[in-house]
Amino acid sequence: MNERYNHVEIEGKWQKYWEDHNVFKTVEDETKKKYYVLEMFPYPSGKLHMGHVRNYSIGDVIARCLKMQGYNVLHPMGFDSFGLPAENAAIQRGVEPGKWTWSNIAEMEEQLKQLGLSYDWDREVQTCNPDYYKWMQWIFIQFYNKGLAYKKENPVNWCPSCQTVLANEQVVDGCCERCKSPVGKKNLSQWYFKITDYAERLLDNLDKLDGWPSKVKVMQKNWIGKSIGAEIDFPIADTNKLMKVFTTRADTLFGVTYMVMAPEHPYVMELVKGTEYEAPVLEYLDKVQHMNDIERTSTTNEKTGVFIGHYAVNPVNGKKVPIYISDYVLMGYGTGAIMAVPAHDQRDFEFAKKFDLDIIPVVDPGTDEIDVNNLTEAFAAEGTMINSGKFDGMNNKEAIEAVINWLDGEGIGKKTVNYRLRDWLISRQRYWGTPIPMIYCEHCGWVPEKEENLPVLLPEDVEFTGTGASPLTTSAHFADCKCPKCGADAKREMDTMDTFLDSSWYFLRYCDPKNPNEAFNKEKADYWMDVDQYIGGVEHAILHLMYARFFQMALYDLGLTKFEEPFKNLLTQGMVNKDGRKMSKSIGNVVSPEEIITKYGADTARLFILFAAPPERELDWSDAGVEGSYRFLNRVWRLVYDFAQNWQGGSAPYEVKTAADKELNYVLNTTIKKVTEDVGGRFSFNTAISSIMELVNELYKYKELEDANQAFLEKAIETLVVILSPFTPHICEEMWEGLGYTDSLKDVPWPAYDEAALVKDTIEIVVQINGKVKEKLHVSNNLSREDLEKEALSNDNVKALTEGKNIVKVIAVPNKLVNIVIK
RNA sequence: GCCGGAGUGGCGGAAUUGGCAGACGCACAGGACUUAAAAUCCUGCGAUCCUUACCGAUCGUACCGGUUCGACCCCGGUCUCCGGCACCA
Repeated sequence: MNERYNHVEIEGKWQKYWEDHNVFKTVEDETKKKYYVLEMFPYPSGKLHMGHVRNYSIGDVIARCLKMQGYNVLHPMGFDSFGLPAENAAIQRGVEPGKWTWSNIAEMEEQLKQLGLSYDWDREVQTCNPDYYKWMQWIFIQFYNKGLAYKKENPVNWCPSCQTVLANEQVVDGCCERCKSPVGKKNLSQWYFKITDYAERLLDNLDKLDGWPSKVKVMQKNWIGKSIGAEIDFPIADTNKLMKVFTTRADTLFGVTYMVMAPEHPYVMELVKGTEYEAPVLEYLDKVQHMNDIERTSTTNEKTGVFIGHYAVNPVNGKKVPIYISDYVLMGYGTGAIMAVPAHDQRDFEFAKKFDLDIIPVVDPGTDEIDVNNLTEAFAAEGTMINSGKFDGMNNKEAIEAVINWLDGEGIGKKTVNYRLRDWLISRQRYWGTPIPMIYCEHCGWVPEKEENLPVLLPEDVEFTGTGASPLTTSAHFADCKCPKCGADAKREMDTMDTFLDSSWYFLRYCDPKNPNEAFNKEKADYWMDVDQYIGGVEHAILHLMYARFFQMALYDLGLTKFEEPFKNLLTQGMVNKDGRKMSKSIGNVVSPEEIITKYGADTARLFILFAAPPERELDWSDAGVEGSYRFLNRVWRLVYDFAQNWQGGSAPYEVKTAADKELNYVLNTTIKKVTEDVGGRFSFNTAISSIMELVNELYKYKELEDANQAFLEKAIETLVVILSPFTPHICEEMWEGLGYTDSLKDVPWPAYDEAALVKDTIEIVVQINGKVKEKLHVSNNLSREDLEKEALSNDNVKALTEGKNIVKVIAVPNKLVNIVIK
């Protein structure tokens, strides 16, 4: 090894070594315990950013550490390589999406390799690869055959400027994520996945995911949005129709003073057709349809609506109440109609005030501060039932159950559960995605493509205009096919799949990435799954993580895997900022991994990013901090270099004799313990690194001692190199070689710590008087409570301080402290 | 509006089970080495006060209060910031 630390030379050398020697190749091995570490695979934009570096550094430390601890570790990488940017490149620069994507993938691979990440590259998966999307299509067909995929006409998000459909997640504050114009609605026939069938399981299983941050679980819970209530039938007077409503407040049934249907409710037109109400209703419908999402959902909006000329009959007391339509009732939730109780619902209250409708209180708060007969806002809290017939006097929370039971007995209502979660719209009018393998036949309807005809390949004779229908429609022959069922001429589906489908099962493909006959072999998947540790940004807390869970459950139901949940443990890493703000081109505060790797090396970049903050928290990039990490590596290098000159082989016998020996032995073993636990258990990489820094400081001190034990020191330095290696693998390989070893560090077993060395002969005990530290005692380890108390009270300083005072109580905690309470 | 999370020196952060608040690092200051600089090494570094100095005292983990021998940690309330959901009946 050289006297000077040359990161450029070393990193290139070891990256080549790892690749040439296939060091990170993984195979199934039933004799070993498996561990699956997975980082969310990137979209191949072409350039790595610091968020990637953080994500992959975390995963790599875990993977390398557990590998050394004897686990059979699966640590794969790939690319989520379908998606809009490739198509935009085609539109803007005329580059073929495939060409653009594959050259980006090559570039990103190169950069990932420069970080020295321990991936088994033989398992690389790219979602735009026909070998992959063939199985994506196969899975789609399995879902279709199981009734999980269906096509339906529905209003969808439509950007009038981009002339395309947008996913919900691409609508930000009611505007198009790309061009910022307000998003409208358009009726289109689209493919959906019945994720709502899994709502209850997706919700229930969250409780079993102990290894997930509660924050993510709460977010998913909110997103699923379960609410328990009742469905109640209100007959519509002078018709034979029933108006079904959903309510969570069955207790307020006696307070209903009007009813509301969503403007799109199918009954609306039937009820007003040919009446004097038809014209105003049509006018209102027109107004609502031209509103975009921001206007429609704004809570500050004044309530609007139209009376439709009909009345509903309250089944509980026969009272007739008017029916309105209003945009504050949504067709997509519940039954698309509500019973309105202005006294106890703020929205209904506002509507009632505006339209001068009755407000009847049915829950009495029981305080003087609120006068229920003269409300200024709806009273939504708990209280006692009034004006409610036989339910009067009951607590209203209890009345909910009682009213529902009564309704059920009368056959006019029942307990119901509603979810906010909607079915997953998966069609995209895009080119660069997996073609949906469905065929429309005039005789047979929608028929899935035959398995032997998969993959349905993306055609290349397409035009990219950026507007209108999918580019696939511009292909001369793509659409033409034969019906797989009857053989007649038929047409292919022209839409492609949402790319979130691709990323919903890639972790299964990694288990068996090259299989030409199956999406993945069950035995292999059962060996590797579930993912022991998944790591990625919290921005995927809802969509990706819920879609992947849904896929896993559906595949489980199809008998394709034995796990219902894909990710046992989840770590959501925080963002990498600069100067307290998100790194962004427009602010000009972007630090590129490339420049840092060139200047300081990947080891420094990895070390800094792991040391600067705990993984879940935001991290502020600091150039000075990077400098510090680089200094530390140089400090380690000099220490090892000095010893490498006269190395005895690190295995010479030694004895821990002197007090200094014992101290070093203590620090050495506590460091091993701390690093082992911090990396393997709590993912506290920052404290793991700081304890290694303490060990280095201790080694520097110790080596200056006249009676320093060389053999022991060598052993300690060797251990230092081993436990530092998961963080900074290149420099450690080089130092390891410098110490005369010829094997790669990944084959070196992780050091065990000596329990006996963790116990000091004498320890420091704090003596407090009334909870304030006044004295420190050095006593032998494990001194009993009584002896400790005696020791403390006989101390001169303590005696002086307690002189003439009344000792009320003495609390002695062995190996910790003594607290003397005086008066 | 509803649901989460966080608040500790000049800065990033540590304190893992209620037991020495500020580990480790950055920045800064002083010193050593050097013709000089860089690098390196050593020392100091929460605030206020006392003292020539050593020693020491008081305060201090967003704010107010509580429980406890003892609270950054537990409980009640308040403020601020961040995140999610949001006319979801």
